[in-house]
Amino acid sequence: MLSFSEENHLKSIFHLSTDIESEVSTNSIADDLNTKASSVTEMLKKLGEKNLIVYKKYHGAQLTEMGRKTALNIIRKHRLWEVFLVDKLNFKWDEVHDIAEQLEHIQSEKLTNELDKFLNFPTKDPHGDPIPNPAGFIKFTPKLRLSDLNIGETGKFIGVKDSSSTFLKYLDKRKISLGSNIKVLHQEKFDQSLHVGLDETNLTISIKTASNLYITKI
Amino acid sequence: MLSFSEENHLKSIFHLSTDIESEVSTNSIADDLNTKASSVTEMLKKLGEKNLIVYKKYHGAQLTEMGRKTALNIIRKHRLWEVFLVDKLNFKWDEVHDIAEQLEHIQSEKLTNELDKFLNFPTKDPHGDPIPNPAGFIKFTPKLRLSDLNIGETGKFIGVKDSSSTFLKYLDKRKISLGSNIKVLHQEKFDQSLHVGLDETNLTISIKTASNLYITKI
DNA sequence: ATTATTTTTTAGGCTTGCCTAAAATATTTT
DNA sequence: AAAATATTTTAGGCAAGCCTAAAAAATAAT
Repeated sequence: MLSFSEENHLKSIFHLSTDIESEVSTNSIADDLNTKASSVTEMLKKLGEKNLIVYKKYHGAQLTEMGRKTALNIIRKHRLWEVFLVDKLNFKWDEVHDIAEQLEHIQSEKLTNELDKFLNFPTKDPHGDPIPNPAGFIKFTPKLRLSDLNIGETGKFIGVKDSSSTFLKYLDKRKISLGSNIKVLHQEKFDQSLHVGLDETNLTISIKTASNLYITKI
Repeated sequence: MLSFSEENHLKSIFHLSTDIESEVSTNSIADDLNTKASSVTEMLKKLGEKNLIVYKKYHGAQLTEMGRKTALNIIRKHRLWEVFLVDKLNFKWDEVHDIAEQLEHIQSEKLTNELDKFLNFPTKDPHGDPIPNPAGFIKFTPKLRLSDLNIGETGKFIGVKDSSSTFLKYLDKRKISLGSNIKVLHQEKFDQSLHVGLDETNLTISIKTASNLYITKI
């Protein structure tokens, strides 16, 4: 059984891995978890001994198959709880992260699987992120952003890159919600901001906003 | 914000207090929490400094109003989660305790209250124990046991004293479930065992079993 | 009312997970 | 390729929460 801290380190390494081969640096983990590099080093040693990561001094960490499965199980729980909070308990998508950070550490396979069933086997969390299955399989969709579209193209909004509560609340205010179709009408030369069509209305969004919206071409 | 251990000690003191005045001994807490007396002493000092208990060396602990409210909030969460597990996720009443021990520490007032609403404001947990309201008010029912009844009297089964999984499974096997009416037909002189009527059938139960069944006279 | 027993506290130690500061290694710059 | 910079590790410390063993206090027995 792993401690909360061990679980959090594994999760962090998973999130910071761009691909299965990539080595995650000590500092990046420390940043992500708001701790110091020296604390991370200690933990990497321990996770290495437990065969959850491959740790080579001065060269960062890499999840083993077992570490990856463990991380994905925690992420599975995190995302299922988020769905629960939004679908069943009237939470908004910007309110669920911190509570799910706590709930993801609850240990009970039966609980996780019953929750999954109760929620009708959801495939995405409220931010559009995929939910791993019990075996630790996760379906990634290619990460195209709204800012990658050319003028005239339309994208379906399927996820956020930045899932901070601030950004999510801003999207609510602009009525940009998951599933919306967004057409790029024009790009401003001056600041690269985009004029887009959303439902019946037009609006202007900054390039920064656009690059935080994941879409699929339509 | 309290640690899990602090919360567990408060809960233990609450459960071990027979009345509001009673002082709970160091050893009884240690037994209850499967720790050692010396560990409890340390914790009592700390909880005393935080004004959650009144702690007098060599004379045990007593919850303050604030400590009592805190304990009841944890118990509220524990019992609400138990209801959730049984009512929504198909758990049996003997399977929920350990998971609720984990869930009771999740910090989010909104979560607790939304869960309460989602469950339709239950007043009892799956073992018949009352659920405190958000203000920390709890409704106790007088603790009469089946073994307190005289021959010929009938009681409605409303709760268990021993809520171990072993005992709960045994009750399932004998088809003794919350809400059943049980009539005491005869008591065996030899071993005090009771012959009782339950629904259409008669059965024999030991005095030990009978003394672990809470009832109300009917 | 002493003595014996039980209970509780104190003293000192251990592990986990964090920290800072200094040393070691890796990377980048010139 | 040496020097400068950045990153990572090591060394040593600290708090929380547990432990054992010894000392102190309370309770029970004679």
